[in-house]
Amino acid sequence: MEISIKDLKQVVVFQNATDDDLRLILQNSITRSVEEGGFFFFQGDSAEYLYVLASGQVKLMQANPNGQQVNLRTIYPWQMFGALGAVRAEASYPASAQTLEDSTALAIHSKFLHSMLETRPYLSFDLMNLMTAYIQEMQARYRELATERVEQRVANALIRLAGQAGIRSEKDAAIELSFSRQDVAEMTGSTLFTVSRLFSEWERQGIIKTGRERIRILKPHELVRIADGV
Amino acid sequence: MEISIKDLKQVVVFQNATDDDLRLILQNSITRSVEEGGFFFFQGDSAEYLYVLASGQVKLMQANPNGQQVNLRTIYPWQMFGALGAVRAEASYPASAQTLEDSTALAIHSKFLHSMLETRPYLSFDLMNLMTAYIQEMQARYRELATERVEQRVANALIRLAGQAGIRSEKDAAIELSFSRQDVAEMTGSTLFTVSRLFSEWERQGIIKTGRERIRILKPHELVRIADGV
DNA sequence: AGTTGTCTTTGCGCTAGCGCAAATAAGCAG
DNA sequence: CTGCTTATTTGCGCTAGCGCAAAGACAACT
Repeated sequence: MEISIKDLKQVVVFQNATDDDLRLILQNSITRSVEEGGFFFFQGDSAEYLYVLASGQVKLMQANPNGQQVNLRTIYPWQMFGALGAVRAEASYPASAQTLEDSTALAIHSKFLHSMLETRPYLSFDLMNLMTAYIQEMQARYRELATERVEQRVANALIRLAGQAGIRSEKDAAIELSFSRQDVAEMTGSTLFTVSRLFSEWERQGIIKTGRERIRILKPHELVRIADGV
Repeated sequence: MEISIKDLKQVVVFQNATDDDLRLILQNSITRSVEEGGFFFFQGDSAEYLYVLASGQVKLMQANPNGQQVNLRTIYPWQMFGALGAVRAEASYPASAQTLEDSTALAIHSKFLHSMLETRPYLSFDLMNLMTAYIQEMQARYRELATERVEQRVANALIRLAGQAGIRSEKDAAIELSFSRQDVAEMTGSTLFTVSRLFSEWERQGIIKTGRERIRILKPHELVRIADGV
């Protein structure tokens, strides 16, 4: 897969970059492809690269010392990942990056990134803005986890996913998602079983329609009602 | 309370600022004092200022639609707060800032901050670094909340607090903390009752010694053991 | 069409931790 | 010293949600 300057303009953090800068970035990067289920990096690895996803899907997960893990977020094309480790000198990745399907990403050397940051003020600024948005999301999810019941958290997760990864089907107003029960459980700090039971219940109520690794949201407003705590 | 340029050098984000810049910052700021229990700002307020705490203690809290709240973090002198709202144009604060004791802070106008950011690359860069550190902490706490039991989370919170706010007593190696059971509960996504029960148990085991709004850690290593999941 | 591996469902039992209520203790003001 | 306020403790009951196990459903491959 060939990545062009034009492609890079879709990256939020590069929106203010000049063509020359983008060219420089391309010259100092390599393209890496990882097949479904593989890893771009593991939690704890020394952070040599910052990645920009070109195609596919990548999920960022963090494991605790016992190996139990949570899903921090899913990355879609032209989003960055690995930035946390890469912007700090000598840092390691705080999470692992596993592909959900065959994926290709541009890998930018951390050292090169650092040199860019020194001379390109807009880059720090845009990165900072990205980080603030991310902090807000994490704070909101943290609060959710601390104060809301599983039911509400799962409903919220579906709503959030519908916005990020949902495919709106043509005929009806339904929204299609491709996630396993396990995925949703890891996103909400719950378990595969509980999520399955919730889905069964919601399906009985006609709010969603499920299949293997598929969720089709029929009545989004009902989910919002559940998320708000009935 | 008079805040000087020398004081501002203790602020991590200003570590690379010139004296001239710091002087400019002081000129474009006001000093605000808030008595114990009062608020510097409320969640949802339009973010007019970024604050630098000069004295006292401030806790940042986020409430869900039902009013239930979580403690995001406690701010100590020469740390910034309100940055999340202030760096984004037209934003509002995602959390409330309540003082735990009489406090004074330097309030920097958001608009002035924006103009500084445009012409002072080091500022964006240092802010970005602050944000990345904060994201990592939030991710770790999120994972903790999702995968660890209350007992472990509370032990972890005490350890974290010991590092940030602990006062090491002279005679013995004990560490003093001033937080109520309610505070600890809000920090760990638990309840006042559960925390009280845990403290009672730990006190029986001689790990801590408690009083009204006081916790004295006698055996930190025991807490670490509990945090690691026995 | 059969085989295999993975995902999902559901019953069942269990417990961590919530939440109320009532008693107690500690600090503060007059 | 006394009363008032606020923090804390503890008993008690309860339930949301975990976790195991066994069975069923899908999808892909041969």
